[in-house]
Order: sequence, then structure tokens, then C-alpha cells
Amino acid sequence: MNAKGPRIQEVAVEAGVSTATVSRTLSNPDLVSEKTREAVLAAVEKTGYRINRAAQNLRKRQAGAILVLLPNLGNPFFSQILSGIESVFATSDLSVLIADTNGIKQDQLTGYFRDTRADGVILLDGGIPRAVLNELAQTTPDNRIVFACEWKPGTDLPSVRSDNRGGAQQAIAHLVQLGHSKIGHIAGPRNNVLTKERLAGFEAAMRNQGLEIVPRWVVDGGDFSLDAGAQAARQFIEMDERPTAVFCGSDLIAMGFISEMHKRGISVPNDFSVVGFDDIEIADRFIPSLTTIRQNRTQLGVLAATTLLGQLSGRAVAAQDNVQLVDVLLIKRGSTAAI
Amino acid sequence: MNAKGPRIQEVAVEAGVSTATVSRTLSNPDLVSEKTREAVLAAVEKTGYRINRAAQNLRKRQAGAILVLLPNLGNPFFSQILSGIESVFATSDLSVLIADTNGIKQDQLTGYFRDTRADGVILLDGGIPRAVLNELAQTTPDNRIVFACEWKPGTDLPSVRSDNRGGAQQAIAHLVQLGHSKIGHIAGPRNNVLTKERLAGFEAAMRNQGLEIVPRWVVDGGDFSLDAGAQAARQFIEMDERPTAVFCGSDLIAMGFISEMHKRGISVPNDFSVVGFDDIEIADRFIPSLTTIRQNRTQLGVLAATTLLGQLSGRAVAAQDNVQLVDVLLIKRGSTAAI
DNA sequence: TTGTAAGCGTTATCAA
DNA sequence: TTGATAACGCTTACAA
Repeated sequence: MNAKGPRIQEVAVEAGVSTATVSRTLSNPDLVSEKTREAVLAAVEKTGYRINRAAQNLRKRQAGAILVLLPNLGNPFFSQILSGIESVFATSDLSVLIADTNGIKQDQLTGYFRDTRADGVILLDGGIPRAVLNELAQTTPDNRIVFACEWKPGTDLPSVRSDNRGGAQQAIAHLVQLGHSKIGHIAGPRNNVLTKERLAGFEAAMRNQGLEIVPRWVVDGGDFSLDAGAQAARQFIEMDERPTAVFCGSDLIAMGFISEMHKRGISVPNDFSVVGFDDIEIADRFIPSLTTIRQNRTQLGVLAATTLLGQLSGRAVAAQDNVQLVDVLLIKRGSTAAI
Repeated sequence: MNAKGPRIQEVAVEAGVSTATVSRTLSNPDLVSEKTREAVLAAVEKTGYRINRAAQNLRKRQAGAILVLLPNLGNPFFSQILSGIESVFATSDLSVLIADTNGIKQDQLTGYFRDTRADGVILLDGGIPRAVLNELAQTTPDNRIVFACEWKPGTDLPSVRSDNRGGAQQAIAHLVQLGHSKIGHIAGPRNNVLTKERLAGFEAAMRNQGLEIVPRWVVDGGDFSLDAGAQAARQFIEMDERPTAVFCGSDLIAMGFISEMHKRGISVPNDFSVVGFDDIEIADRFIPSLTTIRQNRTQLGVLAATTLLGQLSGRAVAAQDNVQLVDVLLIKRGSTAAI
């Protein structure tokens, strides 16, 4: 900012007190007598005083901001989590910084901390290199890093996540209930932690139901995209024997799959039952509407933000709260049918 | 930040120069002899020095950040513009702050400036109250506000926008080419500036083509959502005489419309041709795939960011560049067909 | 080309 | 409960 308004000194003069008292009134009103407090507040009002954040941050040795690191800002899935995060910090006086890990270089990334640009970080990217994470952790002694949605196995940083395994199991249970026993899975990106959890949930559920896991029917999506689903559909089409149902690692995969099948004249749910994961907005209006596992993205964001806010105010995360699991919900729609 | 690294003084000692020289080396390398520059850089490397942004900002009387105000962070449309913005600032040393105007109160909003939290603003929300905008403009003498995507009529702030009228005209021309003459329009939210432009484009195109604008066929969507489209579909179904094609104010409206029509046994494109606006990711995989007007959202963000960055470095926006129009593109797909 | 030193606008310590 | 005052870590005249 260029246009500079009144400074604390002017307020002090106006109120007939010292700058220290003005400062106290604004940050620790209890330390000040009611009379002075009123006088100061009136002077603030009259002068239109606004605190200078840079000065405050310098003096308090803080950044006054938290950083949200996303793997892909253009992905609506992440931006909805971001929305939840933002809603929490909107009422604090911390600013929310964002950065996309997509194009970012390693040293830039850790620079965010060493630069004193952020007092804490919310990581939406479980794929962050361990070296970077280590450096982040080093420069933030009190563990001011929280994972949301994704996380990094082998680290003990607090994280907020959906019940991915449970979701997969609900999906399979639903398909079994509809009479399916030949069930496939289209996974997400191979090294993604969500992919692994959902796959593990799928396998556990299949075993529990006494169903055979056919390796050819468990295909690698490569990523969570529409194209991944379309690609998988082509693989299934070429098989001699196909499953009657597939559980997909994401809604986009599911929609890409259905869309490609449709092009080839194969109908969902008549020829194939399909379950997605996420419940993105369009799922309800897709043709057919998509049966899926709903993740509460806003809540993921809100919880992560609340956790970080707690840490910043000195509250340590209790050991049993280190992993906060958010329930998911099976939403039955038109893409699944009895066999 | 708590963990405090080396300060500029330590680097100076290490390099055997004054703090002023270190500062100069880092921000104005040209003012320093090559020999000293190398010594300083080596000292920076050795000590692991990182600048303290708060101190720098205080001294330079700046915020070191720009603010992006979005009407709805959860909306993928906006977050993709945000992605473009972020990519530009990632290489500057300005941070990108975000705030959602959705829940924000007026005084909080202007507070972002008076607080010296941001050196400039990119506004994605044309619906911002004029009072707020005025106050923003007052506290930012050099017009460090840029509109992206939406804008506020009657203000002369720089803006970057898609060619909404042109897009509407392309849509109508396409439908006419397919033999349609009974064409309706499902508009977006009534007071939205994009809605008005697209409606104006629709009307102009219809007149140019010598076609009648049937008032009943121009319906108010209320917003840009799927539900708005579904709601409009119900209205059309009840009509005695219907158009053979509709141009929609957004892809979501178009998909909601198609989805609802499908439920009622009315087929797109056989019974209805539908054109959307935006070309969101799913448009290509929707069933039927959606003919639409593609907006380059990333470019909108990039241009807005570049414009603001220019203003922050003192370059005024040339009068003829005050409105930067980004071309849109008709994407022909499966939701439109010859009559 | 480099160094000295005076702030930038707060907050926190200490004393009153 | 309040006030003086010394930092916080950097940049930038001005001087050398």
C-alpha cells in the first residue's frame, strides 16, 4: 500500500494516551481500563486507523499468513477444500496464501517458510517430495504443517482425511447387494495415497464378501481424470470376459468410463454398474446419474484449518487426533442396477 | 515464523561488507561490483540467509501481496482463473492472497486495503457493491484494481474479459447454419454482467439473422447452475410451442437442461439442440457431448495478473487497453444437430 | 562503489 | 493501569 492512513501515534494523540495503550486496547483490551478503552476506540473510529500488518508482523516475528499448497488449483476438487479452509481463516486475522505445487520448484517451496511468508502450511498434496517435507518440518519446530485430503505415509504430521477404505467397502457392499459378484476396479494414479487406500478397501471388501479378485479387472487409471476412465473402458471392451460392475477411484474416472462405453454402444447401468468416488456436483445430473461415495470436501478444509489454527495458538494436537477421519456416504443413483 | 534464521547482519559479517551492500546485492545487483557480489552471494549461500518479508515490507511501505477476491471459491470456473493468476505471481515475489466475497462483510473487504494487507486486487466479482468499490478505489490512488472475467459497468477500472457477445453470436450462427430458426435462450443470473452481455449478443444475432425473438423462449435462469437449467427445462416442457434449439448462459445450465429433458423422455440433440457457454472439462464427456463456447479461463487470469503487475511497477494502463477482450471459440459437439 | 545511520509502525519490557 | 523506550530486520538517503 502506498496511501498511508493514520498511524498508532496519531490515535494515541487523539485519545490522549500513549501508543502502548492504544496497542494494548486493540490486542489486549482487558489490560486497559474501561474509560481509556472507550477513549481509544473512539479515537480509532475518528481517525479511521487501521493497523499496519507489516509492522505488526515484524515486531511479533510472525508472517501473519498461512499457506495452502495445492497440487492443482484448477481442479475443482481441491478448490472446494480450499473454500472450507478460507472460511475458517476469514474470521481470524491471518491471511490465506495459496501456491500451486504443480509448477513450483523445491527450493521455492521451502522458501515460503524460510522467507517468513507463512506461519503454517496446509498441504493438499501427498506427493510432495520427502526432502522438501523434511526441510519444511525443520524450519517449523512446532509442526505447523497439516495435511488435508491427501497425506504422506511414514510421517507423523497431523492429517485430515476421508474414510477412503470405508468408502470403497460401502461401494462394494452396495454392488453385492444388487447381485454383482464379478466386480472390477479402476484405480487412480498408481503412487497416490488415496489410490492405495481405496484399492486396499476394495480388496478387503471383496475378500470379506468371499468374492474373487480378478487381476485383469483391476486396472490402473494413471490419474483421476475423465481420460483415465475412457482409457480403462477401452481395456475392458477388449476383454473376453468382463465384470458386471466397476468401482472407480473418482467420479471423473467413472464418467469417462461411462461416456466411452456409451460411445461403443454399451449401456450403464444395463450392461455395467458403475460406482464413482467424490460426489462432484455434476454427478447428480450426469446421464445416467452417478452412484458414488460422497466426500465432504468443505469439512476436510474446515477441519484442517481448525487444526492448524489450534497449533498456531499453541495447542498441541492430541495423539489420538493426529489422524482425523471424515465419514463418507454412499449415494445411490442411476449408474448402478440389479444384475 | 518462529524459527529465525540468520539476518542480513550475519551475512554482512560473513562477506566482510556492510548490511547495505548485502541489501543492494540482493535487490539491485547492478549497483555492486562483481567481486563483492560474489562474496555476498557466497555468504548468503553459506549462512542460508532468507530475507524477512515483514521487515522488507515495513521498510518499503508495501504489503508484498496481492489479493484475489472471488465470489465463490468452490466454483471451478473461478478457481481456474485463479490458477492463471497464481502462475504469474509465482515468479514474482508477491504473495497471492485469496478471499471469498461470499461470506465477507463490506468493512472487512475494504479492510484488506486499509490494513495494508495487499498492494493490489484482482476482482472476479462484478457484483461487488459500488460503495465498497469506491472505498477501494479511494484507498488505492493508482488504480491498483483489475477486473477479471466479470466487471462493473460504469467504472473505468481495467478489466480482462471474454468476448461474451461474440460468443453468443457464434452460438446462434451455428444453430442457424444447422437450420434452426426457433431459438430460445436460457440466461444466467438476472443482474450479472455476463448474463447481460450474452443476452445482448443473442438478441443482436437473432436480429441480424432476421429471426424472431420469442419472449417466452428467453427464460431467466436465476443463476449459472445445473438446477437453473433443469428448472428452465421444466418451463419449456409446459409450453405449447417450443423452440428447436436453446443457447444457454453456461455449460452447467445446458447440462442441467439436457439432464432434465432426458428424464422427461425428450432427447438432445434429436428433439432439441443445445449450446452451452464456458467449455468446462466435463463438456466433452457429457452424454451427449456438449457444443459450447470455449472461454480461455487461464488466459483471463494470466492477463489480469500481468496487467496488475504492470500497474504495480508503475506502468499505467494505456487507455485503449483498459478493456482487454479475450477471444472465445465455438466447439461443435454432439448436443447440436441439423433440424 | 561502499558504509553509516536513520527510520518504517508496531509491541513488549520495564518502571512508575 | 499506564507510559517511555528499545527492539523487530530491512532499505535508502547521504556521505565518504
